Amino acid sequence: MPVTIKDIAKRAEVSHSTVSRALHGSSLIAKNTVERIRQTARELGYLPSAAARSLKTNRSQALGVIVSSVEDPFFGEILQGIEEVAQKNSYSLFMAASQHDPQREQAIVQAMSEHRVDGVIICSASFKAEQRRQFLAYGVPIVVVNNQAAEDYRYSIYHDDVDGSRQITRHLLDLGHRRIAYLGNSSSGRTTLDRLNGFQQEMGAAGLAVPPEYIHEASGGGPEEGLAGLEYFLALSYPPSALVCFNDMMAIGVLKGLQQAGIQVPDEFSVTGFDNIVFSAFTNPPLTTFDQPKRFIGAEAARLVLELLDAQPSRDTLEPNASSGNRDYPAGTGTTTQPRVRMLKGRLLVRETTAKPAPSPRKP
Amino acid sequence: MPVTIKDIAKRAEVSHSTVSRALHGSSLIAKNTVERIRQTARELGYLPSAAARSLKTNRSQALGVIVSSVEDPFFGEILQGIEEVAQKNSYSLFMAASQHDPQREQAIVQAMSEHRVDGVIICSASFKAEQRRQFLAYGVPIVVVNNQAAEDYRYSIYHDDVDGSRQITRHLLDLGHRRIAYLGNSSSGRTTLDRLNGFQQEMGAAGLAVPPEYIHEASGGGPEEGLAGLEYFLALSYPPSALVCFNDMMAIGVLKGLQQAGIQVPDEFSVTGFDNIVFSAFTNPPLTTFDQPKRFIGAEAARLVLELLDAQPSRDTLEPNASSGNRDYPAGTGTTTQPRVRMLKGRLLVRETTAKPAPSPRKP
DNA sequence: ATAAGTGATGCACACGTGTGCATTAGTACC
DNA sequence: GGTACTAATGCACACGTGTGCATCACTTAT
Repeated sequence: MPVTIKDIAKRAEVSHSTVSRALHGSSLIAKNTVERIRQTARELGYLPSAAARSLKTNRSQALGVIVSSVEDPFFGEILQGIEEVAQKNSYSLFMAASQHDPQREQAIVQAMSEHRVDGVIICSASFKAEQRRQFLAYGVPIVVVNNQAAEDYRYSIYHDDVDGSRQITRHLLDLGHRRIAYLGNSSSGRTTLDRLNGFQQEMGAAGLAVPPEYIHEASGGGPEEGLAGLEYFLALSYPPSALVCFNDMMAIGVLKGLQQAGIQVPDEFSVTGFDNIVFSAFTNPPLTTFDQPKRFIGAEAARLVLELLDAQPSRDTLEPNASSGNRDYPAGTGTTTQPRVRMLKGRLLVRETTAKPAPSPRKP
Repeated sequence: MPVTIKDIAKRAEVSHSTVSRALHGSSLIAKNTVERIRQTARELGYLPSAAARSLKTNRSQALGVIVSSVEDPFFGEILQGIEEVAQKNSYSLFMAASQHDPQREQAIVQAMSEHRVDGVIICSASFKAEQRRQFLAYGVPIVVVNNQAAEDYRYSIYHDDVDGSRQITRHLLDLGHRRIAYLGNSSSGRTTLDRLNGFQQEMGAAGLAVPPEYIHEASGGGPEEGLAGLEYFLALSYPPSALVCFNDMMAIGVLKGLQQAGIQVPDEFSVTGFDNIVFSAFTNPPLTTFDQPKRFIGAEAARLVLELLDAQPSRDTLEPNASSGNRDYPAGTGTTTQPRVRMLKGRLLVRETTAKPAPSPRKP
């Protein structure tokens, strides 16, 4: 049975209120009393009960992090950033993986609501409006990261995928490529649209038309889908000379496929990834990709939630009928009402899977 | 301000105790009263407060997971297994990364203790005895995964690294290799020793002496260290024909180094990894490795903690002076006292980085 | 010497939930 | 019709912490 402030109070021969105040450094308590109490607290190995404090203060000192899959190394790095900031501000993290399963999502939202997390960071692309509302009903601030429906949320951090994709495409154009294709991941919603968008914008700016068969959306974002996607493109009667992949994982699958097909990279075929996951530097050859500042994105997301918490004085000052309107927060919270969206830019990382196109394509 | 059982009580015109019992399905309450109360609870969108319940029951319905680095894809997969089991049993997860930093470790232990997690799973190889004692003082069950000092803990799940390493080595021996070296990661403690051990056992069983310079321990487990390690071995006057790497990440670095050096894999040089992380199937060539059932390991760890929780009736039945002796749990907890160590076996995964040695080595 | 202040501490209640015990109403038995 | 029992519900306290208010001792000014 853990030590409580009452135990300390008994030992130090004061009331438990005095102990509570002393441990918080209240100026009401005499200096030496404070020191004496702190000393006995140390001796007894006292650790406050988060539950009790949370009950009283309506603050759990915990954030929820919802991710679609823990296995994905991409989320791992974002998590790292979140974790760092949270830990520095002495917040703990509740972590859960939705696995794209609505039922799990529901369970997660419920569990986190019961634990009264002070805020939530959602890194899952497919997060339903339904669950979101449940959080909002509790007045829990939500920050989304790279969400497909970022504009539905008031607070979000995301990466400028359009810009990144444009840079990637421009790089290929600069090398001299003209027949460039895009391999997407339809299950990632908005993200793939942004990247496709950037691709098309840049192709358009270069005065090049993209034939519809040069745009292919796979149903997932793993190496397998990359491999399958490559096969699709190679089977075309007029295959591309360069392929812009939705992400690094798919690009890795593509590289594997090219190797199996005996096609030299980058001399005969150029490939680009996106995200710059750790392994992209160690593919063979090393992958040209776009470096998303993942850790920074995570950190920024965490900072934003914490900022919202500071602004929002306490949960119980909100009026109970918060379900009015479609706004994320009930009116009356004052200055914090304006939405905040932060868009971060990454940088192009030219490695060795891109080069000028082969001098003699099969067709002129 | 969230809905409480008192709100429900008022609406349903009963006392809050009745509500509490009804929601728990107590047989004391009349069937139709239960239904009526459940209905109003649903209407009001009631969610119990984990804090309040935790305060009363001494159960937080949360587990702590301490990992050394979130970025490491290896831990990602273990986490997945843990998460699955936890979610299925409606436990939430507190997650934190120690980053091999003792100070952070201390902060994590404290935070988790304050939140009164019901149990802890430690996936960090380097976890100090100091912090462990703090958990034990609170009677928090600990399960360690692949820890360097597994025998210090009563409950642990680990993978049979010795066996795995033997299988890997035997595979190389069967292919005809004689000059086989081992590249370790000294910062992983026990794990690298086990793997080295298996390597040496199998070499010994084959009647082969391993020259001391064929054993090299790097100071980390990433691709960079792999690359550096390879350089060390290649600089030897009598380099090996095959290299057993501590893990896949290092092997990937080694592959890169070999490619840079223009050495053909597997024709001129064989390489093996360990762990079977997702990317090992997509290296060029695909990596021969040892498949650790990571997800299963995580799941087993979670199951073990939960089992311990079932056995351990409640925290407050323990006598307060739990600091007697060096045992993990004070005597008197009855049947749960015997330690539980579960060792899981993986399987060899032969891919394409291993082949019979080149017919004409530089020296006969 | 009394009033007015100030500094330090304790009392008592609250947060939301769970539970032993008392209370009430209804039923069956003699 | 009184007793003994069961079924259903309420009362009141507890968990550990935080805090407004009252209390007390002691100093200072009048």
